[in-house]
Amino acid sequence: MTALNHVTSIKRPSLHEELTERLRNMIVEGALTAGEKVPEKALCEKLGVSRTPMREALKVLAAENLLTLEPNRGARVRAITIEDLEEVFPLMGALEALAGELACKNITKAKLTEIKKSHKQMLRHFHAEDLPEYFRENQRIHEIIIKAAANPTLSSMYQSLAARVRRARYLANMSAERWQQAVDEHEEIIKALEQKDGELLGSILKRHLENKFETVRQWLQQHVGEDSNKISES
Amino acid sequence: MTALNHVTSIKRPSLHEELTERLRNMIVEGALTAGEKVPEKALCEKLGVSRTPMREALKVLAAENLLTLEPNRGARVRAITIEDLEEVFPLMGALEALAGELACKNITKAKLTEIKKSHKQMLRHFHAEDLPEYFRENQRIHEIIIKAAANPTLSSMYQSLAARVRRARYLANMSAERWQQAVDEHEEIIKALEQKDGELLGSILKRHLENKFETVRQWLQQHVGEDSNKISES
DNA sequence: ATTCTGTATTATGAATTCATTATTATGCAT
DNA sequence: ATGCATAATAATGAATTCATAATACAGAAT
Repeated sequence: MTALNHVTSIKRPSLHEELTERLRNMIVEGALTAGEKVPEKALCEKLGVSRTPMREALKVLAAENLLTLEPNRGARVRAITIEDLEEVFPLMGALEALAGELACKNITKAKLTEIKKSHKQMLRHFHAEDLPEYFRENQRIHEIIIKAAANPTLSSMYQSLAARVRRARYLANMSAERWQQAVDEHEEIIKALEQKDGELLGSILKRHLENKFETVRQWLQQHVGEDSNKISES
Repeated sequence: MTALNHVTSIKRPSLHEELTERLRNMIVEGALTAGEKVPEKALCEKLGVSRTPMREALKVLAAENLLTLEPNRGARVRAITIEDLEEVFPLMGALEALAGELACKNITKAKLTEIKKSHKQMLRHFHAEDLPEYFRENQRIHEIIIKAAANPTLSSMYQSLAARVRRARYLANMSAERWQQAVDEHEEIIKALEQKDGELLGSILKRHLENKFETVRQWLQQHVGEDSNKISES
């Protein structure tokens, strides 16, 4: 028993959980093209599982609105439309605003420092014009704020919405001005967090997201019709 | 093809959908007591289905946070705790506020009339001190507002949150003053809707829900510990 | 050639079966 | 009796099988 003390207990997430996770990623990252039918059997063979856990996973993802299930006709990856964006962004705005307010009440010095560090990092990516890395860091900051709100339900709802529009967000390249604006808004966000002004932070976050939405919307509008609205991999 | 034009296609919801619906109701209405284990087999026998669709339904309900799934240990109805309320109510507040804003943009004369009619009905129940009927009518009004926001994702998220706390809301009896206050707030709500003042409506709805929350919270606090926090049927 | 119809194939829905992990029950030692 | 170890039982996880609905295909009729 001596050498085994720090061996952590085997946690074996059930197969269907791993599957949902895996499929979710595949959808968000575009490995499963939007609008396409998802043939159950093929997926099962590719991932080496039987149909039972696969179907359980599909049901869950359908509940998350990432898939649609047509009875007796299988699953289909939900394509992102402008209507979807118009539906999802205001919601994300409301949730971020709430998260901002709550975060101001709960945030610790440590977390604040973490955000500032992340922000500096993000600035570096901004000046290097490294969009992918910028996005990654950007997203991390927002995640820290959401987490700081200390409301798991809020987090999971936000994540679920974010997943639905993530591809579109990544793909919509920003103009130089818009990018600068986004960075400026982030400065404001951090200031509001430091001052713990929840209401202010809430409104900034909401506006920040509205601007982001406008960018994505314009991009999507330009690309409408091209390959039946689907958003393919980059 | 002439006589068949207005014949709507047969929609046969799959078994697992009916099941989720059914189980959701059972949970919300308290037929399945909170905190208790849900024995798969017994449920299957009671409802006359096999385990496959049942398990699919359980997965979906777990995704909706109505159940928790412990690996290899089955499902458990989530008990409502004060922490849950504190988590869910601010979220519902934010969603209602957003719904209010959106509703002001979209609401039709007809819907407004419907709400007013519902409100009058509700007043009657108020004066007759018929709490259950009052609640039912009350809920209808809020549902109309949410629907008027014309945002399906918003609706479904709100419904999902509402389901989680519904039992608690019903059970928490209001004091006379609180009840009067709630009715007054409803008057304000309708006024704001008529004036189509989205921001005002949003803030009223948020406040309205905060008051409701306070009522429920106090009630739950009194009943904590009694039968391990569980909320049984009335 | 095109459309329609009936058949074959395939995919999905649901039940059953098998395997593995928990839980309970039993027996033994203290 | 009480505590522990082991065996028996039950429950869950996952694969398989069976049934049914959808699709693809072929041939017939126009």
